[in-house]
Amino acid sequence: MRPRLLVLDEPTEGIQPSIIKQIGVAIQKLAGREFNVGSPKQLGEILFDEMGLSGGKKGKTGAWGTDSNVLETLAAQGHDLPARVLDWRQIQKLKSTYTDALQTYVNPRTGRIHTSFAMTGASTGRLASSDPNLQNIPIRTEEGRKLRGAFVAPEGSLLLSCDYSQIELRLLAHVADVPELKRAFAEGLDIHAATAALVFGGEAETIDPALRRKAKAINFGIIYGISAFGLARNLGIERSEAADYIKTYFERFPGIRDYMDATKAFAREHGYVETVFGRRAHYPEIRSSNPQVRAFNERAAINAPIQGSAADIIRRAMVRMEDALAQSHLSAKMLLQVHDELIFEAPDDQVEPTIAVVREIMENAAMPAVSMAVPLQVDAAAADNWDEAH
DNA sequence: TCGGCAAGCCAC
DNA sequence: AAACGTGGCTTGCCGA
Repeated sequence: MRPRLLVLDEPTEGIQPSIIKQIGVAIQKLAGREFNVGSPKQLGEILFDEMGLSGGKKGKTGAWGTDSNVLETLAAQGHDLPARVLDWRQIQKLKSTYTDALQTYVNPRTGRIHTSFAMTGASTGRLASSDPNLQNIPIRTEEGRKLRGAFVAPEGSLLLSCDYSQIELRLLAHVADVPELKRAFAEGLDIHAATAALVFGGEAETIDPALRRKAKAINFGIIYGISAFGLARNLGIERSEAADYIKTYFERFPGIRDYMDATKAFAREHGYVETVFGRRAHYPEIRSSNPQVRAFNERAAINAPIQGSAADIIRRAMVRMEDALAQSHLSAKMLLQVHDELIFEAPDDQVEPTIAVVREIMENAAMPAVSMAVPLQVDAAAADNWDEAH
């Protein structure tokens, strides 16, 4: 597929070099001396050796860790320097990686940014996007969303975003054959709220938001090959508490533990795992005598059938999409894939029928090879820029 | 000057 | 000691 046509309309307003310099000056003042704010090593020495703050940890190279978790903890204790560094890093990241870099990729002939997709870029079967990577455009913060909003449709067209809702959890429910999860998806429930209700008790409709957040973290953890340490780090809770959640979860969904154990055993025996379509991902090192290497490969082998099946499904949809649109006399162009999302450019008077065709193709993409035990659901939205279309 | 590695962080 | 899956990009740093 040739990725076509994404317009970066104009330089994003707001992120001026002077702002970054200004924060840098404030940081120097708080540090009491000059240093390179972009150097984690120097920052760690200032925070933990010179200022004597507690809570630092040294990594394998012997340098102090200064990632956002560390700095957020320090900032919450009332320290200004780490808080300002977090501001600085956020702006520096957005400007260097996106605002500045993306503009150099605008093709003078098309006026658009064209990415490259590697079809075998990921071991699970996902695509990988590079030069530039258009699969990691910011969306989670307000400042970041301004960058996404800079991707706009030409006059007379709209950008249409169609994404699979919770496709990996639906695949988990399918492959692990979990009756409660299958029922929750069939009934169209909020899956994280439903999980919280099943694990912690209560009704999905009235679940405490804090419990829903925990259930969401558990759901993601399960897909990634959960550990109590990882869940604790993610939720900012004690390992023992995280271990309790995991224990309760597996008691409630024994089919998922069975599935994970069976997947590990299969991978150990054969050296590979399979997606629901039979495509294989190889993990020969799962037999390593090094416990770390083995554990890492076990987590990857648990995740690969889920992530890889989702990749197979969206690829099947993409293969069928061009013909499906043409047969319906629709002139929408498929522009981009972001793992569970397809972005189209569609004439503004064709948006509704285009959504209908795209949804039909995406929601039935597993068929006829695989008949899913849970429905696939596609959410769609259109707007003149990618932020509002998402 | 170029390369590779480490740290950090953006996305799903 | 590390400790949740898949990627890519930027900066700092160091050595060829």
